[in-house]
Amino acid sequence: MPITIYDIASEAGVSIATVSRVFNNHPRVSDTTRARILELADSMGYMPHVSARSLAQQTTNLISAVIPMLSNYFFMEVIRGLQDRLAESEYDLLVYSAHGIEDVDAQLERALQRGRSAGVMVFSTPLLPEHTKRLKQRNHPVVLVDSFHPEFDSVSVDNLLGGRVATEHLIGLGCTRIGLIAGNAQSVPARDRRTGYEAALQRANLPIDPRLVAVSDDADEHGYNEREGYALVERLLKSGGAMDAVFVASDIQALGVLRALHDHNVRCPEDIKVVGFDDIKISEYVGLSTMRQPMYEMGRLAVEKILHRIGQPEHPTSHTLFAPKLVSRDTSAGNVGTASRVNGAEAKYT
Amino acid sequence: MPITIYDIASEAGVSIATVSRVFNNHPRVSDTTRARILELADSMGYMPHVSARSLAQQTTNLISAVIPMLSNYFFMEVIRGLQDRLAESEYDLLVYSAHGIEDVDAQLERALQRGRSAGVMVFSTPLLPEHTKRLKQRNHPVVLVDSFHPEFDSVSVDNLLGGRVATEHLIGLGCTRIGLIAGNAQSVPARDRRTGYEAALQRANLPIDPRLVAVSDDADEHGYNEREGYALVERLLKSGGAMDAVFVASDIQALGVLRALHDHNVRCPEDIKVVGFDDIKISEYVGLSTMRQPMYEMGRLAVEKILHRIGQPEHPTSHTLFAPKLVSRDTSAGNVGTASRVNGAEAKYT
DNA sequence: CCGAATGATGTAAGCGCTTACATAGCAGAA
DNA sequence: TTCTGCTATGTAAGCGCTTACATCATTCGG
Repeated sequence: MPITIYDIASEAGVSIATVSRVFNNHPRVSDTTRARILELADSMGYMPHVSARSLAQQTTNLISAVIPMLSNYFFMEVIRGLQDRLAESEYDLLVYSAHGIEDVDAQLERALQRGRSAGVMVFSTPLLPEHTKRLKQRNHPVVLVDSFHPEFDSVSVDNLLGGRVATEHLIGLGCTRIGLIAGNAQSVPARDRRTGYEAALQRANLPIDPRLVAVSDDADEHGYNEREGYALVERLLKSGGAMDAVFVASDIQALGVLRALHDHNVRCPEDIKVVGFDDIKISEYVGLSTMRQPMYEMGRLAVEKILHRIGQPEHPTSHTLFAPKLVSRDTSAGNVGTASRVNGAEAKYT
Repeated sequence: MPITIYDIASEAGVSIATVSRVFNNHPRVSDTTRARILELADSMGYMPHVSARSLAQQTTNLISAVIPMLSNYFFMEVIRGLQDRLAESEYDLLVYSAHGIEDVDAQLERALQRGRSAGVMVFSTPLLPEHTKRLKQRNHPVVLVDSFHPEFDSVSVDNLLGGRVATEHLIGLGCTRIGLIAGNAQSVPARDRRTGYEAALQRANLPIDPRLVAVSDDADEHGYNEREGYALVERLLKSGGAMDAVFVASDIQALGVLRALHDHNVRCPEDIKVVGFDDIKISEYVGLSTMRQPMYEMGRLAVEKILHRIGQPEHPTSHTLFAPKLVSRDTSAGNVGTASRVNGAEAKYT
């Protein structure tokens, strides 16, 4: 029923090879023939069949993104970057969203079906040795985003630095009893942020008080959700003794923290200052100080790298580490009223 | 290099047909043979080639989603629904994100490449007659989300009702000079919401004052962005005379509105009440009253419908219209202090 | 004990393309 | 004119599967 290359060929009085050449921009086709075939194809409504083409040339123009917790705000921005860069290429995007880390396995398996995608971008997931092996032996192009492995291209953020800068910011404001609300201990970024936090305290000769540290044991979303932020800060408030600031390893948790502080009648910059991590869009609206990750750029770069890898499978691997940037807003304001929130808005809207 | 069905067949001493039957769960294979082949395939690392399979059986297990303005918070929730339902099926998701309405055309074209996807879900895009024709003649399964066309399955929200309920809510609070900030006039949902607004005013015998109505002419994102909200409410404040409330056709614009009010020293529920539309996640955090759309459910249902359509191409089309639900928060509080924001938080976290 | 089911497997023809190789046609060199 | 070397096109062999049909071996009723 649907039109094939044969229909076009016989209608045009040429062989299918010629038709195929036209659609592959092969130079050895006369201009007149090319024009005639193109016109015919158009009027007959011909479209090449993607599977047939993929099979014959042993390629595919699909790229997979394997993403845990897709609905996370962090990924929204990253995906925007992905899409924008992808739109400039010939590739289409396949999205595999996993429910938590275990499910990544199954999704990765789907993404790796033979002939499925030309490359896979894996997000925020530490590669198990078994994954590594499988990816290596299939020799499938891979880029890691927000995670690291020496054998694969990667783009991520310097979480250790971020944790340090955030904490130093609080120290600089005169805080001495700084709490930490961290993501799941399984998560490498979460661990790095914690390490940065501890490093900052040590440099400043401040003690690391375990009563001021709360680590999420929620495996889902790495513990990055409002609920965890709410619960963990409550724990710190109860057990932690006096606390004058808290560094929260993700903005989404920080939102829960802010809410909890409010519910417990703790004033935010005055009694306890808060710095988050990510700079998701909502943060600007609630005046949350945070460490900004260049999410959009990370998305674009991930595509850039995977395309490069597809083109040059044997090229040496490359790792890009972005430095997160402190964005100081209301929740870490030195004095009430000096917050930069309104300024941010002015800058944005004028 | 990669293992094919032939390798398995010769290793197992059977024909490729038998191997193929095993992988297609064909009943006419003896248990012993099946077991042997499965084991062999596993140890040799065989995976069927998706393109070859697609080509041979003339099917594909991909479903496309064509989405304008993907990074919109509204779609995040919808996509979660999509993914969750899709995960229960055999299908993988292809995401085509368009930049504005014109680009939808190009993305739709990609999604419709022959053999590409088994079905297409088109989001928030009015179908042009030309699209309709193309979709019809290709006889490609389609479901419309957040838009309507009699000839295609659809799932959407009753925007007219929503606009009416939101406005009536404000009227019920005693407001009489209620402004409207609408999305782009090209957008059908935006128009419907406006119609609902006008209907409510008429029912209440309130005049429809054109100076209180601001329609976005930003084509991008249907005008649904903070910037537009900010600019449009400023316009109303200047030209509109006294205004005691405003119904904003999307939460994202409403955020801009709130910011503008703040910048202009207009107090929010006291001087001007605000009701948005969507109930994106951020709304709860800023205490924005709004009309909630069941985004997650819409996503799930969209998949449900497309799967159904793929299975039963000739089935009569079905249209589902969800009723949006008023969520009353701070920005439309009758008296300061009675806001439901904290209550919402309690309910959520306890 | 025979013919007909029935079940397990094999044979081979596609699915719609791409592409290496072959060929025909023609211009220019000799 | 004949030969050489292009260019434009055709031929046909895959790409890795699926599946209708054929084949062969059993099994079973009578």
